[in-house]
Amino acid sequence: MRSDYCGTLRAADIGREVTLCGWVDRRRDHGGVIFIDLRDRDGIVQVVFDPDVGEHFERADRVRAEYVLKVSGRVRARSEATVNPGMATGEVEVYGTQLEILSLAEPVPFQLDEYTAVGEDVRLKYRYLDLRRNEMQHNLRFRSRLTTAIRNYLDGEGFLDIETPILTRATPEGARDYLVPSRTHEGKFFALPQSPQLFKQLLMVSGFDRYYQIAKCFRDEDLRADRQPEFTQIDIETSFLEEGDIMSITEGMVRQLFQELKGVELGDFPRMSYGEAMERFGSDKPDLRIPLEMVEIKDLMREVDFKVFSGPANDPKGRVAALKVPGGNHKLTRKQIDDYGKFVGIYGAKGLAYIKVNDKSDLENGLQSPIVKFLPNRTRAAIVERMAAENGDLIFFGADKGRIVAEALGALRCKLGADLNLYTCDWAPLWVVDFPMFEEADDGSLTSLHHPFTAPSCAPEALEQNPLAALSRAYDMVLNGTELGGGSIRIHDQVMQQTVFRILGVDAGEQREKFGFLLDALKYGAPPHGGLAFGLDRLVMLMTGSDSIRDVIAFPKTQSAACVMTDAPGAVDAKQLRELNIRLRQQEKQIS
RNA sequence: GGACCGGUAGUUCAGUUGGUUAGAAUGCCGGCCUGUCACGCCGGAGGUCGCGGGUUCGAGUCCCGUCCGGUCCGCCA
Repeated sequence: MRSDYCGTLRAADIGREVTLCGWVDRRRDHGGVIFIDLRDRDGIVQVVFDPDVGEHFERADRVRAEYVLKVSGRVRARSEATVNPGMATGEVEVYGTQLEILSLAEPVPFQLDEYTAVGEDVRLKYRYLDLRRNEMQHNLRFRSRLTTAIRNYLDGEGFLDIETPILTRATPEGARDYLVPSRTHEGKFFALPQSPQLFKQLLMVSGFDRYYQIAKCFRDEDLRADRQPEFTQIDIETSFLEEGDIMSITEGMVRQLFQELKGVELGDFPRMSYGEAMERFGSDKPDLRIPLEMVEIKDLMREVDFKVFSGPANDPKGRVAALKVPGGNHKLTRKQIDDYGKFVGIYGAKGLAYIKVNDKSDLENGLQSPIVKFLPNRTRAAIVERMAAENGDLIFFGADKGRIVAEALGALRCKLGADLNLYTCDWAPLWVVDFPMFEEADDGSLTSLHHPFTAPSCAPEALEQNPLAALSRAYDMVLNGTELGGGSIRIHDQVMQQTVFRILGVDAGEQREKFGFLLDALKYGAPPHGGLAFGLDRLVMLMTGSDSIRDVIAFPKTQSAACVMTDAPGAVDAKQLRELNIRLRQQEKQIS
């Protein structure tokens, strides 16, 4: 007798005695003969009971969907008597001789079949039932195979899996921290790590020159479809390797994961500078599946008598760009174009000018547009030429601050790609490189584009002289318009690190208080090092074709960062708070 | 912090211009049938229309507030 707990039955098993445990998939009660589908790793095993086995029928007749059963019997082929050409489930069926109900089930609060789209709040409240559904079973099983493949690959490359603390200290920059009060240090707090960044750098100082960890990270910021307050990073750091080496190792990993788990050959990832990505696609994580590109037309608009265009065209920080939709003339209705106007408004664009190219040979009347009347014929001709426009094309325009044009037209490009299904391939990976070190905030202060431990590609003196011109040694891996991972060569020199802090406005006192341990470590022979961190959840989301990161996480939070199943976060006892020396606002009021 | 979409039976949804007893499918309960596989047939139960207020002779429907879920902007070094 063989026992298969939720095992998979194959034609080779025919004739064997088996015991199977699993859930009843759907209720079937057919009187003298019953049919029970047991949930199976790869589908459903059908169990047929002979009407003579009265005992089984008596009991099984009351079996409800989602009961847990143990069934013994002989695997048999579909005989003449059992053949049903339309039989959808198992390749083989089990002729059951014994049936035991291991666990009863009340009617479940929602249907677990694949025919009903159930609201996410209900699914999350009964997540343990939701996870029984095939889609979620598949996603989490895929995720497990993926992490195993990742570990195997990195282990094969000589990486060590080292754990870093979950209780650590707050960092001044970056995202909002999740804080944990300390009982033993009154008034002080741990922070949950936003990433193991500094610990992995310290491990490089320690001589573990190839580290990885599949690490939980925590950021108390607002959620999105691809952002959870706790998420998982594939965290990697190496010593003595340069950008190209690290990119090569990690690109090899992703390529192998796609080969092994999806049978997809990604090929060599192209590399593109940040500047080129922003110029051509208006994004630092361009979706290269979409063939549309932004075209710069600033120079054509300096002289026109149309302030919407000439203003940004003559502003050093302004930008005027166009996006051509081939054949868009008849693919898009007036209403859709209006909706796109509203859409770019989300990104701060004040409007969305467009030209329909009806007849490019007739510059007077062949261009249909609310704005064309502001453009002299030579400008019209220049636009048609630069855009390589053909009759039937639709051209969108963006004119504003450079950042707004990039974001608006960049987002429009992705939306057009999705709405018109313009994708030219299934997978489009690339590396984005040559990021600026810093960006300027509205108040004129500088912030790191990557993080403050990223090495610049210049010396400290040059960095200090013109920080905004400096490039960093950072690199992002992008897949289908999603940032899969980002990394950099780090600063391993104390002077450089202090220079970067100074440029960021972190004074010596704060440097010492927050990052003293890092600055100290850099004093004692820190090797050149760098690494990368992947968003595991996003990778699984993309590879499983899921719309949301929540569908690849067993127990995710809702958009308000709560858990509707456990009702977390929840209130705690006054005693617990007293031990932590915490007073709630309500209690403070009572006291004062 | 902001914009938008949604909340009606256990579940997924419909519900017209504000108008009599709020419907369908599925699930559930009872009965029949039994080689079915989203089984079939007959019958039944099942509703604080998210919550609070307002307008009205009358509100699921209109208005205000609020809570919850979702998408996005800001935010996410």
